[in-house]
Amino acid sequence: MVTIQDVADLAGVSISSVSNVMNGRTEKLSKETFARVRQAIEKLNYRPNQAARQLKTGTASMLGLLVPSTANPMFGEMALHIESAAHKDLGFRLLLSNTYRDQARESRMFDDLHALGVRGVIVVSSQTDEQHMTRAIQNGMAIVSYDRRGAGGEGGEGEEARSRIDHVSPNNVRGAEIAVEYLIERGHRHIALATPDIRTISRAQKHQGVLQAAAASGQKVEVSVLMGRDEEGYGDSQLAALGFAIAGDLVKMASRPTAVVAINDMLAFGLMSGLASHGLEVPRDVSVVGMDNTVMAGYSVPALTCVAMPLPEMAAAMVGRVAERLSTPELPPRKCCSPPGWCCASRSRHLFNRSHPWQAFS
Amino acid sequence: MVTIQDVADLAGVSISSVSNVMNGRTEKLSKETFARVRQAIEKLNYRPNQAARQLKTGTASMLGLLVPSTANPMFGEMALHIESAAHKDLGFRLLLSNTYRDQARESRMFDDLHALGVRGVIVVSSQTDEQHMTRAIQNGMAIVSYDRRGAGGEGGEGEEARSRIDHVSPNNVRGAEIAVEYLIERGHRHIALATPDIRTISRAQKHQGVLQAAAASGQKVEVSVLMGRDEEGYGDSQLAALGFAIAGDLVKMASRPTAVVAINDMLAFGLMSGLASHGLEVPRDVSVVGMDNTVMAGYSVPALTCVAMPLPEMAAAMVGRVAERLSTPELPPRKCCSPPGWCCASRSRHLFNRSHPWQAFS
DNA sequence: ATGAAAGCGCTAACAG
DNA sequence: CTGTTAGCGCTTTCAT
Repeated sequence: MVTIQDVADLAGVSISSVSNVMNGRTEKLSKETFARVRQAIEKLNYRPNQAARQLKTGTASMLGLLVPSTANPMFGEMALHIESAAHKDLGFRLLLSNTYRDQARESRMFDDLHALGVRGVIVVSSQTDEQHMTRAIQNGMAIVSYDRRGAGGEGGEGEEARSRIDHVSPNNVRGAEIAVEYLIERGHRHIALATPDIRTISRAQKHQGVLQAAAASGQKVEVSVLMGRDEEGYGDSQLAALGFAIAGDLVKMASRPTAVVAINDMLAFGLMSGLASHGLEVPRDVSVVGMDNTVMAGYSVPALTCVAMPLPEMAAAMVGRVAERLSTPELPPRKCCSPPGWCCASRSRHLFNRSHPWQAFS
Repeated sequence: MVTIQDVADLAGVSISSVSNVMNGRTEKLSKETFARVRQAIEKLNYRPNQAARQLKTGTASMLGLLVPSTANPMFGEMALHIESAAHKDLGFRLLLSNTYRDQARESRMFDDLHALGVRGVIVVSSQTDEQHMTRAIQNGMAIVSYDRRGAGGEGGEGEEARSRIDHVSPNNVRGAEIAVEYLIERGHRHIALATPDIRTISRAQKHQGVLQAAAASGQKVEVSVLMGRDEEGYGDSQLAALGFAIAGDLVKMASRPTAVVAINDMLAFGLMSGLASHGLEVPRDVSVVGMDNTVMAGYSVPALTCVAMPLPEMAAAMVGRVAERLSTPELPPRKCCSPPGWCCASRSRHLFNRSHPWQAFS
């Protein structure tokens, strides 16, 4: 292994100089020394031992990511964008953990991350119990959470400072509104929301959006909520299973909705599959709208109409916020919700106007 | 932060005793001391600083995983299984990197992993250039690769010892055979293989399997190969795009195959989508068989018939092999290919008889 | 502008 | 059986 000492020897300087070069403290070195050290580093392909650095500084050049399951394509895509952003913007690598929506696993991961020197964590969780996160924060960790408390509106300031967790969410309310507006425009007057439940905040927000859009339409629009039993399941495939089951419920309804908004793509896929199994054709017999716009949505049959969420932008916002809080821990916690314009109903991806990038937390 | 010294103080012993307890060296301690230390550890919720441990021992309690993109549901599932196995069997956390099938990214990740103290890496790569891996191995890393050189048969021994990389693969040849047998049984006499190309070993193996099964059937079976231009693309969605494009080629064929075997699920999804866009119905007009059996395959419309690969078992095999090589670096490199019985044509998951678990590398 | 030296928390001899 | 001690490679203060 190449150590700082090897570099120092080759360059004919002391290890402190090498350290200074590595950390960009240019003002402490003469031009020549700097160049000489640079060369030596180059020549030996020196990579500082992160363990040693970490032992000294206390923080690792890694970020933690907790998702329910990367088998859910939505979280797979999420992991992709977060990993890319973390590496590109921060030079951090990503420690991934699948929590299976299990509190104990989540908790253990936080402990492990702490022991590993990781201080920045991004969490996609549906746990209502936050105490493991509160503990982590007391241990000096910076946590950004996805889609847990994002406000429907502009993103509030300063409340619940007790727990210094930042939140980034898609605009669930506006997203649901867009879905319903889209359907009403196309003549639908009985619209259902398909969801495991409406206990989580994001689901409640989507529900709210559906109701608001129906009310605001000036039309008589009936709204139903199709809930499944929230089956436990492996790798988040239960969301699709749930959609499948909901389709079974739907066909039995006396007054059947003509369109369904699913709270996410996985659920929508299951729903479409279930509808097909009952001989119903999408969109002839029932229309379906998903929320997420995963890659797969473009390749289902028929292609799934989605409300798209600005995933890469949200990923970058989360990574950026972790970095901010890492360097300025006393920052008041904030919520940040993608602006309404960043949701859109579409059957194809990349429809956002990305020429004016969304500036989260600014 | 709770240090080993804090525990030692509380237990009234020296830090070595605590260290011994932590590392299970029970023979070096009296029962009482052990218990007392255990209690102190418990009470303080002590977690040894991994950076310090690593600095001393040279290896981190982390594994590296390189995949082209977790946006591809196949790799998302893969990451899930590998992460679970690594944590369950080894207590290791997982460092994830999306390589976008890019040599430079892959190479950089290996350097970073090394600097981070990671010594075990699992790679899903299509890079033909192996020099970054060879270098990593010289640096003491243990590498297991997925689906690159697995033999069609039982898995050879000892060849190409030059590069100490272990290989785990699904049984591509047998898998393709099963797909074709399935189709021939159902009366198909013109079968196509849909693939980006047949340059990689795994694709060539699938091609071989298709040809073999056709020849062995005793029927006159025509075999076509539908290749796309291997478009570069974001997040592996190009595989679906490719399938979509191949569907366009297929409809134009004078003598059109009645069934298509896709080399993986993503390609199959794109293919089905493309066929639908040309007004062809699956399976009435064309049958499609995928290989992978991702969760999504169960929810496409119609549900995608797949040759299933034993993903959790392969994941466990890879993790296990990394661990073996980590403790015994001089092990000759081996290939390990899931046995024929572990492929099956199915429209539903979990069809394997898992009562006799597959013992890889044993 | 450069170097010497202290120590981050842990493991693993080795000494008692 | 238990404790003492020497580093692992790096950052950072403090001399020079």
